[in-house]
Amino acid sequence: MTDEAISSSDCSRAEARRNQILEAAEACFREYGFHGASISRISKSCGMSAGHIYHYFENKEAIIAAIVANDLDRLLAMSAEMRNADNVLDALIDRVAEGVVEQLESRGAGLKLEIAAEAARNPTVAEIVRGADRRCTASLAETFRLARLAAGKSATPEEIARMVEVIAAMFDGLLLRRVRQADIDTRELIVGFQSVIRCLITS
Amino acid sequence: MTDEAISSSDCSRAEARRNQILEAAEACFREYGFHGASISRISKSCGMSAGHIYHYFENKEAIIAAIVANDLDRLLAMSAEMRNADNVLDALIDRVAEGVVEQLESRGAGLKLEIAAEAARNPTVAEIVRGADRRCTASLAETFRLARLAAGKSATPEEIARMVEVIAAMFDGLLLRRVRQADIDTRELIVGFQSVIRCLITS
DNA sequence: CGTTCTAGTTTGAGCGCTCATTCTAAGTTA
DNA sequence: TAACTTAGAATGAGCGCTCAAACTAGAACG
Repeated sequence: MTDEAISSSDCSRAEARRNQILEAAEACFREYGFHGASISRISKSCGMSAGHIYHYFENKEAIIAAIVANDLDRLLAMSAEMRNADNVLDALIDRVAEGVVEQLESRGAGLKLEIAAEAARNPTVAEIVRGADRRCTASLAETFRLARLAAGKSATPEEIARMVEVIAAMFDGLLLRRVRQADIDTRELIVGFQSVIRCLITS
Repeated sequence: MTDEAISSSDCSRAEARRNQILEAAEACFREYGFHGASISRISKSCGMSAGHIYHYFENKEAIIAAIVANDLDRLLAMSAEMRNADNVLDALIDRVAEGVVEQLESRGAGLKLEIAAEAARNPTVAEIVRGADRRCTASLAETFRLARLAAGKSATPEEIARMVEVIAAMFDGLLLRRVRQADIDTRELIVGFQSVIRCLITS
């Protein structure tokens, strides 16, 4: 219930400090998990005292929530730009490669997994995650609808929803594959993903 | 370095106690996460004193390792039986439904996610997880090889490996979909999964 | 039969430590 | 001076884990 508006005089400085904390916290959470990363560890990592962090965040959960929200905003931004393309199907197939690489890239992937695990038991985090997913899948659905129409196929809401769910599962699954299989052949995986998507849209 | 052989007289009693601890720990880990679940909480949950747990497990990590190994053994058992069927392709498509339901079922799913997140930063857990995955995907690969041959298609190791990775990603992804989307239409998802698998095998 | 001995089982207090969080007080800036 | 910023010690709670003592039940003995 502490107000978020920290300062009247110098807002940018406070904003910078907040980001500094978030960046350090993100690194710690990735390395130790949400519960394994302590405030003192975070404070050391961002070069300020433990108590000082509480000037910018009400508690540890607020830091977690901020990071989750940040991370999902990035995801949303990426998914949003996909719709604005000339040839939707080609653009879609092209973006698959980027998408696969992005999901397998270690920096973000570990954190996303951590967030999901936390969401499975923390209602606050679950709500944030679900909100982002709703917007993300809606965007994906519209892209698929356009792709189906461009391919001269039917595009009932049921068909689209089904496709979205399958594709979403595939991409989300990459986060786990990264952990479960040490040496993934990214290029082969991209080929596989592309053929599945092509098959879904043109059949 | 404490020896695992606890008793000479009554081994089954010790085994029962171990399982009692594991069951309680599993529930706690699911609810609070590996780091959020304390020994004292686990001890309360299985109705014995905190200290007593250390007669059966060297430390908390050993409990985690045991649960991870248990859980993955169950997974392996399920995947192993899939190969022994008359019509491989039909059997495969049929099992998809079971597989999807199994992955979405809440009891096991939360724990698997927790395990994956832990594996992302705990090398001991990662090694267990990867070992299980290797055996699991090998089994899946053989099933796919037979299915492709039955369908009169080529089955080069590369093709098979690619299919396995895509399918594995899809199923692993369900663990995340469960969290990210509150109300999944399981039946629609099964239809979608089946059509993708059919498409992969017969093209 | 009852008693003592013995060895495994179980307890719970408590160790040293770290946790999230609060608070005081000093430093900085304007 | 007055307001803001920062540090870091202090707090009480809870952590993983240890250990000495209490309990239990069956074997050995008289």
